[in-house]
Amino acid sequence: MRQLSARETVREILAKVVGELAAEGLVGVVPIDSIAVERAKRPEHGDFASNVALVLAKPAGKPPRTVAEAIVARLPRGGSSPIAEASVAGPGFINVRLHPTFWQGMLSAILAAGDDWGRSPARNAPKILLEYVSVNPTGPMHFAHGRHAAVGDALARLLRFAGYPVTCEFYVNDAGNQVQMLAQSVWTRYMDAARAADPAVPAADFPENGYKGEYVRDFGRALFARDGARWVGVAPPADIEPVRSFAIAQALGMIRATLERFDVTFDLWQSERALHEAGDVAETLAALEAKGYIDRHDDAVWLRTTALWGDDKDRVVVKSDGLPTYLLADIAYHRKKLARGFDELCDIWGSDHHGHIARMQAALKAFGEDPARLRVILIQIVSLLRDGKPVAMGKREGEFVTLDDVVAEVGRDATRYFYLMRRHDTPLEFDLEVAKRQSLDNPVYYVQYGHARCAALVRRAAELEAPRPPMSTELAAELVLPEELAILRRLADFPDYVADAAAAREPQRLTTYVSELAGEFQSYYTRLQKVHDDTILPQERHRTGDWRAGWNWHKTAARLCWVEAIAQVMRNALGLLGVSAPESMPRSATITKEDDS
RNA sequence: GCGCCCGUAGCUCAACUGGAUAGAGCAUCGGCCUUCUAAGCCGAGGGUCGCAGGUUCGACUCCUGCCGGGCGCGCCA
Repeated sequence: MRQLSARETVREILAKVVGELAAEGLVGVVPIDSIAVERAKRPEHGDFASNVALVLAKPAGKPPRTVAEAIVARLPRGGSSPIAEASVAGPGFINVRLHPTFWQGMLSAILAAGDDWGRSPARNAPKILLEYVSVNPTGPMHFAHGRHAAVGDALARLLRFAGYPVTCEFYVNDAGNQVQMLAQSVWTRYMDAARAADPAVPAADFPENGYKGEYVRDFGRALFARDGARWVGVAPPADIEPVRSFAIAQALGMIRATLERFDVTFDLWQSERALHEAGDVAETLAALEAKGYIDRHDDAVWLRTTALWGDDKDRVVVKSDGLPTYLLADIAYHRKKLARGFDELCDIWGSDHHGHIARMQAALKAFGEDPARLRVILIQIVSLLRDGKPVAMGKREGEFVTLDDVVAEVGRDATRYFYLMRRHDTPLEFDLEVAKRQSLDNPVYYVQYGHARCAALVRRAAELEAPRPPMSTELAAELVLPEELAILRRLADFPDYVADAAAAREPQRLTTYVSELAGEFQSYYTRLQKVHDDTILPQERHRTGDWRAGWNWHKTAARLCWVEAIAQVMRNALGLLGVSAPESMPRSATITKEDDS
């Protein structure tokens, strides 16, 4: 049976009492989900606060404090109840403090759950199709795409952990003008390579707005190396299917390799061309037409998005040249996703695509679906900085900072963590110098250091042959310092954070959580010595005479279990972010102690 | 012009979607090492939550209007 989180435990008790009062007609009936239970912001308010009395007061026609007092009077205390104290405060808040033994008991639950602490069991959650990155297969991934990859992958991990079935897809835009342009660009570079081998080969004009990056030359050379002069002089180049497929395969290969290095994987790479070839696009157009949402004028075919979903103008779905637009293919793709049985289509787009949302939702509405089934997460821009100053780029055309560049410079962990530090709708400042710094003012380093410190304590304990009795109630009762109980509460709250972050589709909340946890632990670590004049393990100065007999190993064992639980929760949180939790931190040679002079 | 997003400490920002005295980090200043990793910690200063109304027991949060910033408004994707 699943261990309820502390918050859910309180919520259930409150719901039971409210139910009793409702049965007696003193208050109205409310669903359990509408009872807000929050962690108290101030320790003197206890552990949790609920506004349930404020919510119930108005319909009941009673003063909030009266309702609150009625509830508090019935809250069970003592015996097996986890509630130690309950009181009414302010306008009618109910403050609840749980008994220390309840929190101490959570330690066993955390250690027993291990990697699964925070996981929600499989349940009747909506099936989600998460589509993200979906960058055009025309070149390497730009550093800003890294934010999409990091957010999407962390969201997928988070949702799965929280019990949602998730499928991740990358939509390959291999059917439009962009890949046509890439094919043309690659072909001219191929001609250059052919001419280098045989001066008789004519020069080919590089297309206006072609892709100018160095990688296009690589592709051209690679094509010549594979096929020789086979495509020389064949015109028009973009219609040579083997050239186009080669160019796309090369570009997609680069993207896949980058994502693999970034530890991001997809369940399916959906080709746009395949949708056309399978007839899904044509079928979608026919379906829209059958529903009466299609107009034909000015030689083009239009979708009546204004009538469907308040768009400001109707949109073209088939151009006057007879080719379908990107919009139509995307509608076909989303229609297919729904047909495959997904409840929610979650797309991650750049915020510059927000205008597209209304059109896609209009399309969903055309098929009689609730437009809310499409949930779009808009990612704001990333500014790359170095020591606080913008990184210069675009000096030469076709040159830009790639995701690979960033990962190569600052590492995968720092890259992912930095991309996940801000809400997705906030622009992100990514300072390369801060990210790669091996010091504690680098947030990711600070957090990883916290985990390494926990691991070091456990290692050191083994070296000292500290006895490690199994976790028990008596052992947990040794954890009595306010700092220890506060951290225990935070560990116990982890499942609630996970559930809330998943419900909000906001993986970055876990970076906040884990950095606060690390800070609280570091603070404790120093305070234990400075304020409490104590250490977890015996120190050199303790080890004199018959020190083994005199040391309180019971307390040490309890604290070691607690430290292991902290490390465990850090690992779980970092794992959801796709960031590693090192056992030790490399000692940096560049950090030296200042002298006194 | 219309639409979407955003205005919170010097800077960068922040879970509990309307709750109690608005919190961090960085930066600044002042403390703490014969060290379980000082690779750390503690403390101080710093705010009319863009402005003005409204909704209500209660608003940084919701509504309206303004001001400022970003993005979008293709038969591109």
